Amino acid sequence: MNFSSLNQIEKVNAAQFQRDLLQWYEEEKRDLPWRKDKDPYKIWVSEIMLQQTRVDTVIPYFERFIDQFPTVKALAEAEEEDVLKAWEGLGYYSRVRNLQAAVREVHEQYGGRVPHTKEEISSLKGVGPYTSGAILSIAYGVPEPAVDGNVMRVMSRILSIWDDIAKASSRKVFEEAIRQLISEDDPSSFNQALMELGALICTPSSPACLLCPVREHCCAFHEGTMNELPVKTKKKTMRHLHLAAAVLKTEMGEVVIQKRPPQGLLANLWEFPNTELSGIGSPKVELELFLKREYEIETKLKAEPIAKIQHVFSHLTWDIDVYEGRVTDYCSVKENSRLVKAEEVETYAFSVSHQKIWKKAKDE
DNA sequence: AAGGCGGGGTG
DNA sequence: CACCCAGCCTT
Repeated sequence: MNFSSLNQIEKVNAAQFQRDLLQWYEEEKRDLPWRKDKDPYKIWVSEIMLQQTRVDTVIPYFERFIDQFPTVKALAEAEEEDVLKAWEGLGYYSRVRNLQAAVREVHEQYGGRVPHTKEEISSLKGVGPYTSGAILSIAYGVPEPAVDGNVMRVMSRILSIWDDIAKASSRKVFEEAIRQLISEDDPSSFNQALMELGALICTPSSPACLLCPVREHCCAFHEGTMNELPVKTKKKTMRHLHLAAAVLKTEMGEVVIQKRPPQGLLANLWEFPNTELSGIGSPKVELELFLKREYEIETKLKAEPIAKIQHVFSHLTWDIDVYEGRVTDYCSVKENSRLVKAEEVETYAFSVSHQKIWKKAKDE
């Protein structure tokens, strides 16, 4: 804990800060679908979707997801395949597996009622310090901090906090600051207002200080340091992987797909057979050896790839050479694979990279 | 404390 | 290109 930072709070008049912030929020807040009611389940779903994901991206997913799984009971009883399909393209897929596991626990252990104590709600899978604070404050009106990237950026400027927000330990500094500033009357609006301010005014680069409702409370504005805060160290370099993928079609218009393992990258999503290339042989030969080894099938791949696809993740890049081939008398031993009709491919949850592959291959 | 984990928007 | 986004989990 960096107590020197906390002393900065004396620079802010908490009551006046709350009034200025909350008045602005009441006038300027966006009309978002998860703000239509205070159903803890819907707040929960929205908060999981919003982790590392922009509001504009989440909105259509949230509408469809709530339409399809409107209650704790509905999501608890849903098939994982359907839930994953509803999440397709949103990324960080462990979020939705954890969400469904946690919703099932709420359904069974809490009679379908989302718990409202810090200890109980924090014990749910996928619910960390931010999300527990968000659900408690927004759905139940409990004055708990909900410190996300927005709040750290905004408060680093307001209070001139120079702790590195990339460090996990820094979150506690901001939580302690929020505890001293939060509105006890309306913690829901207070927390959401800070995030709204971070999204609309107090942006990472070029903050719109002249439009800011709390600029008179802002140390960085007075000191002219708003463009130097927050302090955030850089992240690591990216790995680069070269893959080859096969779109294998039968005479009957069927296609071979396989399911990824339940742990790790893109867990449980469907994809086309593919292998990481060592660079020893040509991509085509390495892919054929993979298909013979893993599938025990002989394939005739076209000599040239039908597409070369690059897909960038947050921590690595895939370069995929896509080959097409015919299979006859498909009878694979590979248990996580299956043969599906071409028209049904899109009913399975695919990662975006393999959606790109199918987009190229389906018309070939 | 550090790294894995998606995908898209922005300058 | 790099950085960022209503973070959490594992090691």
